[in-house]
Amino acid sequence: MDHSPHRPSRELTFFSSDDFLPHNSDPTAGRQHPPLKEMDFFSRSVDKNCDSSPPHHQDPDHDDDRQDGNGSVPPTDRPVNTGLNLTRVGPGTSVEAHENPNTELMSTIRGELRRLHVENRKLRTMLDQITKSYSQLQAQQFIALQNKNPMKVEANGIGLGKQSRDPQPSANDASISDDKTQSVSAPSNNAESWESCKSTRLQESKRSDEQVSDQAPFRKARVSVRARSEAPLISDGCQWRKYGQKMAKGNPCPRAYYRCTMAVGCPVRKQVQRCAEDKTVLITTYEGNHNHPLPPAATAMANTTSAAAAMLLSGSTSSTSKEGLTHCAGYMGSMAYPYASLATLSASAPFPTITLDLTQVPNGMQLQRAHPSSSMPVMFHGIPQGQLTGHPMMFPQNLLQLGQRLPSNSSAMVETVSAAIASDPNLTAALAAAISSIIGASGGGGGAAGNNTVTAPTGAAINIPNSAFNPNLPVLPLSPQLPRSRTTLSTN
DNA sequence: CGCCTTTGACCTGCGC
DNA sequence: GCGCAGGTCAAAGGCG
Repeated sequence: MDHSPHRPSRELTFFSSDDFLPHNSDPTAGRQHPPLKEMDFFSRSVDKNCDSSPPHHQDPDHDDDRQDGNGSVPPTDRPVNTGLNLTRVGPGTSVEAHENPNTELMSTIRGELRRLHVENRKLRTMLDQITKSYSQLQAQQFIALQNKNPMKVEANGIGLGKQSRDPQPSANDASISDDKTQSVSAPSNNAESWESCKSTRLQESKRSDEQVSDQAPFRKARVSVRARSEAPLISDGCQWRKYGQKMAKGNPCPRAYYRCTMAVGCPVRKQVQRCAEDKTVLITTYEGNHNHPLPPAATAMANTTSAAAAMLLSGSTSSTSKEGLTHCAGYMGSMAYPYASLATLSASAPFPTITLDLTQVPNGMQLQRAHPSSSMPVMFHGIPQGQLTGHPMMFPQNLLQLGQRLPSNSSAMVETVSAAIASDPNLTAALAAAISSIIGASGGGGGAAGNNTVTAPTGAAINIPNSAFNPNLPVLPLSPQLPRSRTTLSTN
């Protein structure tokens, strides 16, 4: 028999990491997708690979996409490579330029692009401010909690930067749950001392965490994923070892218990059980934080569940009652999967649990797809800053719709949206396509069906061809709940 | 031989 | 206190 969970032949593969990761390690990737580098709205390195750009236009801080724009070259001075050689004006064309009707159009386009640069910079600044404000609030919350119950908080190791019920420092925080505690506390680097007393602290931490488990702000979250699969397991990129199996009450199918074996002492566990009502539905519940680097595919899944758990915690910590049960068609539903009633928050369980229901997959959104870039309906963009290590997790259009509905105090929302805007190649491609669409529409070229619209903060609408998006994904209204931000994507 | 699954026993929390 | 259920442990055996 072969029940090894890491053997892919019997698993339902959610995604392939190479399908959506930025191919930073692939030197040819940039050549395969030049528009991504050429039209990164949120990077000041837009002209880095532009052959037609004079070298002196390059800004020294272009490499830092997330850096604030202080001291950088004003966007109006930067050429933008649209991929159509618009900035390349050959000798002797100055006279022709006045005679060529396209010159005026090009000038208009360039002006529009400059304006978009300014607006994007404003958006970045706003995101930075929101993130900063949230971090401050989080710190205040933690301080308040510590003052309220310092003994339990300390016993839980939170003050040392550990996870609830997770005694070891997290080398890779791109994982599941409890991200709030991580972001609040300073990271612990004392891995050796942890190793030396691991078992003892495991027990102590377990006990103390159980004591604190009813302390709402640091309850342990679980993320449950429902997916249709004939395979006994879903492939999430990690290696798992089965350590137990039990018959659960109310379900004729046994529940299997797995723990992550990618690193010694990794506390991440998952439960796999078939749905009693529909045995084709596989329910996988993740719990814990990885303490080791993850392969890209695993990171993607971990980020997915982590962001879900982070949102769950961010909501439950403040107001979720014990009996709370919330169907989040709006925010988790749109985040993890762009359909209604696909995400469920439950705080009635011993641990707050969020369920991502992937079983209601309409045609064209099957989990397994031939097109590589189409195989990630549940993924959204990763979260930087050490919590989630910035791998793609969700298509940005969904993400930005998510921002519209998330509670304002959700760091996951802020960070996710921020990360998506800043680094997501799909969004970049979409924006690049938007510009191309403008040019195409004005100049008679342009893409095919261009029915999507980007509305810039100034209100300017930019058509985005559907081809810029995943053709199998619905194009969603996209409007982050960022102050004064009116960036939207919509379809007509 | 190492790693895995299987499976019964054990531990713990919770409700009555 | 007792029983139940969920979760974990660890010995035994299988597989490559």
